[in-house]
Formats: sequence, C-alpha cells, structure tokens
Amino acid sequence: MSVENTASSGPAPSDFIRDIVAKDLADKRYQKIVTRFPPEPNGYLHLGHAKSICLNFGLARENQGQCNLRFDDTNPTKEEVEYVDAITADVDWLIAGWADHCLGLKPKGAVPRKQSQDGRDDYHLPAVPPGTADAEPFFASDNFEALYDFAVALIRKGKAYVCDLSPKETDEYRGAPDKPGRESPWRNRSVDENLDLFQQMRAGEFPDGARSLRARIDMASPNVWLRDPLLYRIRHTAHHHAGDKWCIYPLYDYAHCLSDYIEGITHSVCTLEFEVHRPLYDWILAALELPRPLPHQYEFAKLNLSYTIFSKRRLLQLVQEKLVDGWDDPRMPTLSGARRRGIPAAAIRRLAALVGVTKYDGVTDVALFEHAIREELNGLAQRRLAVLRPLKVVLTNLAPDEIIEVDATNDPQAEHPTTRRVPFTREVLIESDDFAEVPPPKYFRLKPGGEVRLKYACIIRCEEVVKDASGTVTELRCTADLSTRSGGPNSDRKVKGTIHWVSATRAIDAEVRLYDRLFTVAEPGATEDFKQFINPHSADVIRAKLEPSLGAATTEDRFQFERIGYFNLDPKDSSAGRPVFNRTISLKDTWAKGGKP
RNA sequence: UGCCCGAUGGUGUAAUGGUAGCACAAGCGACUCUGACUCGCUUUGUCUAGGUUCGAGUCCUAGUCGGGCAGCCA
Repeated sequence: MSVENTASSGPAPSDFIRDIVAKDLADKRYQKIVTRFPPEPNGYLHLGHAKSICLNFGLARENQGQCNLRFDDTNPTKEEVEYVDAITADVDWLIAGWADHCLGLKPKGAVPRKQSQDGRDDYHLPAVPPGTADAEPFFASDNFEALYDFAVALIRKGKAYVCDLSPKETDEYRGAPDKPGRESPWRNRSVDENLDLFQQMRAGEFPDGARSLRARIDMASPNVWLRDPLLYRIRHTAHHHAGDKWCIYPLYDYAHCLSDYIEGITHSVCTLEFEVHRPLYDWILAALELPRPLPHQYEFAKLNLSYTIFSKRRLLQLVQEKLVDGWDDPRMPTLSGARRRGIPAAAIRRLAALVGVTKYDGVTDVALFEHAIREELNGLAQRRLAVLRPLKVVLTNLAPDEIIEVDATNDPQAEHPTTRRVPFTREVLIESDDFAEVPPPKYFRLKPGGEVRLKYACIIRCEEVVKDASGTVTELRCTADLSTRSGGPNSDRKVKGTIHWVSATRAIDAEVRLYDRLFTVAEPGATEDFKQFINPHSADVIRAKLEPSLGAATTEDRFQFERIGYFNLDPKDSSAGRPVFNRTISLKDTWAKGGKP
C-alpha cells in the first residue's frame, strides 16, 4: 500500500467521511468544502489531535477546500495563551509543505459581520485567501457578540429561556438516562422577561451559577442532551482572548455549531463521544432558521496507541510532577515532543494514513507508528558512524600517527549517493556488543582469532584480547588487512560481519539520550495508577563517541548512526561544542530480538 | 432493566449483494561493506443464532460483547 508523503500527492485515502464529502461535492450540495480543526487551548496537541488534523486538512487539500484553525475557547477558567501559541506552532509544523495552502485564517482582530440575507439576520466571517498578511486563527470567543445576538433570537422565538435553578437543582431536574427529567419552573417565562433577564446576566447583575440560559427542547427526551441543555453560564472571569468584556460564556454545544456556521464550515468532523450531541447541533441551527447552507457533523473514532497515554489530565500530571521534562519531552506523545525527538511531521501524517478513519474505537499498535517513523527517516537520514559503548581496538600494523581518510556513503537510498571522508587510525573504537570472547552460535561479529569488516575501511583480525585485573576486556589487538580496503584490490573479500567504528583519536564526544517507549505495558491508561508503568529505561543517557563530521550537525539534520538507529541534535539542550543527540528510534534488530540465542 | 454507536487474522483496515485483500506484527528464507533497507514465502480472520437471496462480511431480526451519553468541561 502506498502512502502519501510530503512531496507527492500519492493516491488519495478513502474512508466513510471522504465518501460523504465526495458525494456532497458530486451532488453540488456545497461548491467548496470547508472543514475546521477546533482545539481548546487548555493543553498541548498530541498524536490523537494529529489524526484529526490530518483528516480535516486532508479533506481540504484533496478537494481544493480549506480547513480553518479555530480555538474553541469558551471556558475562560481552563484556557491560556501559552496553549494558543503552542497549538498554533504545532499545527503549522504538522501541515507545513503539505496542506499549509489550505489553512483557513481570518484577518487579525476580525469578528463576524452582521448582515441580512433574505430578510433574515446573519453573521458571517469567511477566511482570508491563503498568504494574506496579518491573519490569525479563528477564535470562538471572537464570535461572542454574534452568539449573544443569536441567543436573543432564540429567546424571541420562545426556544430559549433564563432558568433560575442552581447547578445542583438543574442536575436533579435533568433525570437519568432511563428516567425522564422534570421541567424547570422557569421554563415558561415570557419572552420579555427572558430578554430582560438575559440582558441583566450579561450586565453582570447575578453571581456565578445563579441563572443560566437554556434551550427549550424536551425534558423527556431519551437523549439527555436534548433535556433543555444549557446555552450560557455566568462566569465572572476574564478571558485570555476576549479580555474582561464578558461575564457570561456560551457552552460548547451552543458555540460550536454556530461558530461552524459563521465560518461557513461544511463538514464538522469530530470524535465519537459527540455523537449524542449531534441532534442538539442540528436543533440549534434549525431553530435559528439561518439563511446560508448549514454545516453537518460527522464523527470518527479517535486514535488510541498502545504503550501511550493521551489523556490531557494525565499528560498534565506527568508534566507537573516532573516525571517528564515538560510538554516537549521527547518521550511525550505530544507534537512538540515528537518534533524535539526528531520525528518528521511526514511520519505522523504517514501514521494517520495507515490507521485510516472509521467508527471503530480500537487500539493501534505503536509499532505501526514506529514503522512509519523508520520508513520516513530511512529515506531522509544521513548515515554516520557513532559508537555508543566503546571498546578500544589497536591495529598493530598501522603506524601510530597514520591517518587514512576513507570514503563513507551519506545516503545509500539516494539515486546518486554522496560520500564524505572519515579518518581511520591505528586506534579505533568499536561497539562493545560487537565483540564476544565466547561467541554465541551464529555470531557474525568479532571474536578471538576472528575477522570482521570495519565498514568503509577494511577487514581486521582479532589477534589478542587484553583484560584488566578483574577479567574485563579493555582492549583488542588486531591486524588490519589493508588490501581489503574499500576500493582496494581485495575489497571484494567477504567476511560474515561488518561493524561500525570511530577513530579513537579523532572522534568527538557527545551526550546521547536513548529514548524508548515511556510505558512498559500496552495499555498504561487502563488503570488509574498509570505512573507505576513508566519505563525506567525510557531515557537512558550515555556518553558516546562520534565521527568528527557530526561536530557540524544542525538541529535540522536527521542522522542514522549506522547499525544503531536514527538520531537528531536536541534543539533545546545542545550548544556549540557540547552536542546532545536524541535517539529518535532504533533500527530494527532481528539479532537482538530473537536471532540471538 | 433508557438512548446512541460499534464488532473482519495478534493489531489497524479493505471488500458499497458476487474470488475475504492490504499494512503492521510474528515466523522462515534470499540479498547485504548497516543482523538495517529490499525481495520471496508462511501462520492467523468475517461475534452468535435465525432469516431474505441463486449467492451475505455486506441486507433484516434477535442475542452477545465492547464503547459513549446523566459537567454551568470540550
């Protein structure tokens, strides 16, 4: 199966939502499709959000449409600008070079304009053309004035009322899923009284929780969301975007469908838990008798990944209790964590394409994500030599000051691979795993009296094993067969094993962080005490030896340390002369897994 | 004994009444100056019971199992 990548547009994915969109377009129900990605700025974006971003922006780019970024910021007590900025950056990163031309923004500071169509009042705020200067994301809070007006219209139609029940009473009156609710005693107030009270709510005449605005629907509905749901609550709290203008704030169900409508959204795609809200979404829009085409809501299953948690609450807990190094800790499933870890945005898009879109709420094996990362990095990463746990090897037939510059391939997957020079010297370091005094069966690497090829250099033979007083191997004394040098007369000579190495005298030092899965169990979120499953080896830090060219690495580079894994320069903790490399992901290792007895 | 949604190999999915296919994972093998990549092969599947039909994973009915919904959260 081929999958979309950054450069080409590959075969378009197919799923039930794309089918609906295709049909709507074929039926000329809409002339242009407009989707939206509506995060609440109360946490960082994670891989679960990425699935939604890929779906919504994918829909837009595949149909020459647009996808608006909108902050669903109707709850001032939970939201912060820090999150707005982080989310904006994460979205930009994820869609860069792929769907950024579909990103729907509005003019900075703009709010919906009141207009009249067919004699009916309307509010509309379409996105600006891509590339327009001074554009910013949409904010539900920019719609507050329009939303207030729509609420007044609802009251005038007798479809909303001010209710004086306390939160606790409201709860009791609502009933239970299997028991009908009771009507509020305030349900049949006159329009004028409702209008007056609602205006007073806005003016700040009442304390928090004293009154609310409710839709007048059906207290006996089997769907509890239709039992006169709240539209507005009183909250004497300043808002991170709207300032201190408001003390009443709309609730999700009311704000969302209308924000969709105001922006001209055609397909409002959300996750499964909102399925039972859809009748309310439709009710509000229908009740207002709006002049323009209405948006429709469709639901899909959110992403669940094994060995991963996505719960905002728990992620926040990890951050606050310093179990991880912030929201962008490379082990976090956040987009900022993934970015810092060196995972390309295209790998995340690849994952989204691989998991597909359905209404089945399953758990995707994190191995699929790891596969997507390796697939992407394999074509992207420059090959380099690095030794994580060094063992000294002295090539006794080389002069102490001899430096042989060997050619090493940078990009074996490229059509026309390039090379670089790597210094090869009398003393080299090899991976301690690559020597075994007592080799297990089928061991291809170096052993006493055995031969192995040092990649890009030549074949060496282990003549002598040097140990310290405790019996630990400290050094290998080997001879190099320079006639087998790459490009040399006997370069074709085959040995079973080829290992990586660096020059002991020319290598540079670096801190290397060996990241691994954050949790040791497949479903860490299954119990409340998920913290006991944190992998103690999820961030092992070592000092490693790298080939000299790595001293010039930049944070944009992606490397494969040959035979080890993919690495990037940590963008946060690296400094000139003090490089810190992150292991994005290891190479597949069938030897370590099962080949090894 | 409420309402809504879902169920295809270990996992994620395709098949839109007509040969159950793909990817990941797992296993075996080939290749290899990366035990990587690549390539080949293999194991494993339509929740159950009825019904409609020439023909059902697909449509219908009932059941089972799983998920969601009773925030002035989103």
